[in-house]
Amino acid sequence: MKTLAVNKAAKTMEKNGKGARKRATSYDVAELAGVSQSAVSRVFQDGASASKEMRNRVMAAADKLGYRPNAIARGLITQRSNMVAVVISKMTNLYYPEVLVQLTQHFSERGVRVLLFALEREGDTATVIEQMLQYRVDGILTAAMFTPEQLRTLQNEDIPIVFYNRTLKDQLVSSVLCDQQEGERWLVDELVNAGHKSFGIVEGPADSVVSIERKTGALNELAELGITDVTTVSGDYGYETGKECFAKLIQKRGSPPEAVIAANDVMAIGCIDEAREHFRLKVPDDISIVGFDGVGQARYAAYDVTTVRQPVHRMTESAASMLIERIENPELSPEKRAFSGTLIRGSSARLRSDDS
Amino acid sequence: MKTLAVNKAAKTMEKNGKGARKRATSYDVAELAGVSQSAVSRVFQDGASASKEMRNRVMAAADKLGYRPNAIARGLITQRSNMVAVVISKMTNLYYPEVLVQLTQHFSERGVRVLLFALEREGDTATVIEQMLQYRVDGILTAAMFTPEQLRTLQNEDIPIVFYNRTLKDQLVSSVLCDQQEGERWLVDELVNAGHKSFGIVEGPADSVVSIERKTGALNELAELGITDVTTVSGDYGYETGKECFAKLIQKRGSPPEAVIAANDVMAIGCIDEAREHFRLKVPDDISIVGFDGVGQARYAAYDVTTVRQPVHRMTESAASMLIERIENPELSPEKRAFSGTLIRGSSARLRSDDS
DNA sequence: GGCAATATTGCATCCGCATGCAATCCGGAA
DNA sequence: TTCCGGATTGCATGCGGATGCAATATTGCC
Repeated sequence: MKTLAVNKAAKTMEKNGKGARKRATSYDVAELAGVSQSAVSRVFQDGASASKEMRNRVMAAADKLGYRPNAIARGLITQRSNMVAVVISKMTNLYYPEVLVQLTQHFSERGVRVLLFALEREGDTATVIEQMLQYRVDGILTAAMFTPEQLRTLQNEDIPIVFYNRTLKDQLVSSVLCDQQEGERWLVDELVNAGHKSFGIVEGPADSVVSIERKTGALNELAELGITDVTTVSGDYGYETGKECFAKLIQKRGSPPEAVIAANDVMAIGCIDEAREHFRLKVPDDISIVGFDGVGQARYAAYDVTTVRQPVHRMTESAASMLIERIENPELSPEKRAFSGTLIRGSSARLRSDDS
Repeated sequence: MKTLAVNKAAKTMEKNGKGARKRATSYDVAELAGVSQSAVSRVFQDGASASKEMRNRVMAAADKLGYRPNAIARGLITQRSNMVAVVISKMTNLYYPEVLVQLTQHFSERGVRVLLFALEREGDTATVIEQMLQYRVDGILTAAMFTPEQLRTLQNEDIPIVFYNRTLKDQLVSSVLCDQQEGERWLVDELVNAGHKSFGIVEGPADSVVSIERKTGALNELAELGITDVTTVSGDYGYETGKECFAKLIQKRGSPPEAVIAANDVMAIGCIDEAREHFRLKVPDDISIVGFDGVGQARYAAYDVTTVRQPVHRMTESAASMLIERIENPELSPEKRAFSGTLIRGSSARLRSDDS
């Protein structure tokens, strides 16, 4: 059987005469070290038993050959790819990039690789699901919505999923989210306390769950406070539409509202610019404008947007943990973790008079 | 042998009594369809020969079982993972997220999956390389620099690499880049033509090749035009350091320069804010400030940064193609593709008087 | 020093699919 | 109807590593 190993390796060698040498396999290392392939395999595993002597011999041989365990082959036999799919959609908040990098780092620290899927729009999930399934990802972290049927498919395959900033009401799924409604309530309270009575709402793309949440949050609170003068227009989260929306708002109601609630900071910035540029309005003297997210740009001195900052770091950390836990223990039941944002009082909105 | 297949499948079944059914394999499909596993394999391949009748039977069985070819197993046998590694570093331009999404989409369209690696700093490449190698990616697209030794390792393994916005002088590597130096020359020309004689340069992180390129580009052109009053400070591409750098600049030279050249738009914005806020300088009346990249924020009305826009779409498209071509044909020699940016004349810099 | 308990090591086999080769099938030409 | 060439199909095997089991080497303990 030693002979067998030798033959195997020899055959491998001759097949690649001068051209690109094949990458070394555990058999090659085993042969060079004069041990069995299993031994090599064990040396490169965590909890496996191998004597010091063995470890040294194998490692020496491995170094000499530039051997690296083949994660693909390992995945095939262990039924664990150690990869998770991360799904984001393109026309989403400018703020997701940050999320993406942090997520990747969190996963990376725990030995999990990220297979990235970027959707053109939140709806394009079909082919992506097929891909994720074919690559046998161990889990899915998504910032895009899936249809109930897709969800069922994934459940059938026992692939844990964690939703990022989205969730399903009628279904048990794991999700990490920032309490959008709460945040909007804070903003509305702030604005109402400052004495504003007429409102404009700039919502995001129709298929964005987050945008819907924010809108309803704001509308509910406004209704509760007895404010009825509310006009809504919708954009796509981008700067340009922020500007357009502001103009539409004015056109729609004839005059500027006292306050504008934008679905995100970028559109809020668009509104501010449009208000200043085309309508000669002073922010916040003539009009208050608030956003959501707490992205970097919201802090630019020219805008200093009043907003609610999402605790991105804690959220990504939590999402990664949650997914990994469910990969390691599939029995865990779904869980929703909602994080509160932080109200950032910038200078784009009038402050409430009573500073209670 | 029909019997054999039956046994195999039967064994599989019994192993998973009630618990999670195992995912269907090509054997399961073969059995249900009453054909051989090879047949199933062929039906799910592109150029393979299979009769219409066969195709139908197999597909019917596959549908019934929810079968999906296992890309991991396929990768093992074909020696092609159909995955590429994309490496980005965190503290890099805010502008990369856009790049990332576009790259992913380009790859996706061509049937290639993206394994994402996010570095804390551009230097943290060591472990990442190990990972990429273990996962047997077919190619690497990197927006971070590798050491010559790492490069050698990758070359030994015959993994094609394409560098994004970085390259090596003394070595043949494929890269896609925006001509940073050219862009800076344009900006400098613009500023000098407008009559500016004293300059401040805000460079990026020391380990950013792009930043170095931009700085040298600017310095060279300034020298060529006989401008010697140049002060340099360095930041990290972020807004905050943009502000700090501007202050440092003034402190260093006692008075504001007539023009500031920032290594990217975000820092340019920081400079503008600091100039306005703390030094009561009017932009561009008292001072001209230019950036680089042409990110979204540069177009915000409050800044309207004069800058050079990188043709991101063409660059990502080109990078993806270049890598895929080299995966399909490893003999292709390295190639550098340099794209020209587009000068965007915003209002953050004085215009040249002669409008030639 | 002798023996049981424990730690190492090797063997054989499997993970799920692709593919060269041989066997079989089919249609058309003679 | 018979024969031939191309199209289909099945068989056997391999990709690179993990792992249960059995054989062997070590160790500790009395």
